[in-house]
Amino acid sequence: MNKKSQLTNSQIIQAALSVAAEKGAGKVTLDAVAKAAGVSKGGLIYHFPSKEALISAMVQQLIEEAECQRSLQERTESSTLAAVLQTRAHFTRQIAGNTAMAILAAAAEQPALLQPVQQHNKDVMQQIQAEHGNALQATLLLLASEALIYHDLLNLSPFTAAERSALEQQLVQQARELQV
Amino acid sequence: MNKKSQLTNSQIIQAALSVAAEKGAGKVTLDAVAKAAGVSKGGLIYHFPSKEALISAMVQQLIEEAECQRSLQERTESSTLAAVLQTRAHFTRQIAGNTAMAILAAAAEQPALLQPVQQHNKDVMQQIQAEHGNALQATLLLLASEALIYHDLLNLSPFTAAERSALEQQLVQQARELQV
DNA sequence: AGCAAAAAACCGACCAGTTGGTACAGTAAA
DNA sequence: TTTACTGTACCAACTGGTCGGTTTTTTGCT
Repeated sequence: MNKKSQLTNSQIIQAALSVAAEKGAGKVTLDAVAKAAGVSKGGLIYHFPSKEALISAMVQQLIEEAECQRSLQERTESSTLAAVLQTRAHFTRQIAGNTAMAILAAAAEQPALLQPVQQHNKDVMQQIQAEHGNALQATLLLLASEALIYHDLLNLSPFTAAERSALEQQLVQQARELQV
Repeated sequence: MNKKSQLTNSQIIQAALSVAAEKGAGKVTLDAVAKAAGVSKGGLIYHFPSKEALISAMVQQLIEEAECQRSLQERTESSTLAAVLQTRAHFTRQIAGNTAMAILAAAAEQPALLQPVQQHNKDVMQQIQAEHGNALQATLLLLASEALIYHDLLNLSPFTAAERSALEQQLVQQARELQV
């Protein structure tokens, strides 16, 4: 696994994500991904010996990206909760299109592939509950923010872009005001 | 469309829901549904001329069921919000297994099929916001409750059953205390 | 009520296209 | 020589959907 290989590896994952975003979760086929990545099918299989491995890698990639962005926000926010909410407010608009369908693809294919996401969510939840005296209100804010993400995920948002944006800001605001 | 036909019709939908629940969203195939419903493939197609029509009917069924259960709760609750939260607390445990994967199947197949769900959500949201002076807190509670549902939907819940149950009760409690 | 014709409900073999995955000969670079 | 592929041909399984035919139910008429 040298640099070239790593590069191809991430090219394939990116291609898979964009296929999911552009053609829908149901259209993430090996052929489509190979074509989008500019790789032969044989090459794809060389890197990811099965579709399951590919989707698993996609999920992993999403988690790492989210974690990275959050740790950036944590430098300027007073609490983990505020950092998470602030990150999500940005995160959503930037790459939700990609991530949404990818996660959906994983879920439909094999729900077990989402287990890393669950673990990640659990960690965040526990850290935030430990951080705040008023655990209930903190949990509430976190859950509300998650609901907004799920709305994007399934294209189910009942809000206009403006409402949505205002709501996100209000969530962050409330998180900042919450006693730590 | 006589009684027999209507019966078969609903048998097929129920079968489709249970296939989705038991084998996962990705396994909702016409053959599987037909077999589960005790009908031939031809018979299935007679009732639902395409898979899209079938899934659309599934979604419709879910919405109607949810609406029905909620209107029951509204008799004993002080506000729509409290009724919705209370309904969801029950709803989830009873038929979430079925509904979850069904909605997922629809989403993966063709996101547009979830539009009725979006409309339904929008209606509920607007009614509740209109009902409450403190629209933000009401929205927060509603969103948090939705997040719990989405957790089930994707098997992503970070809570134990007990935590989850307690949380649901706290949501209902807060909704009741909220000024109307 | 009884009965034939028509319509609705249903069957299941079959089809064409797609999918994940294999196999393998060859190639370019490190 | 190993690693990292390309390219293509191929396959078995599965998928949504068709189609001609059969059974069941309803209808119209006596």
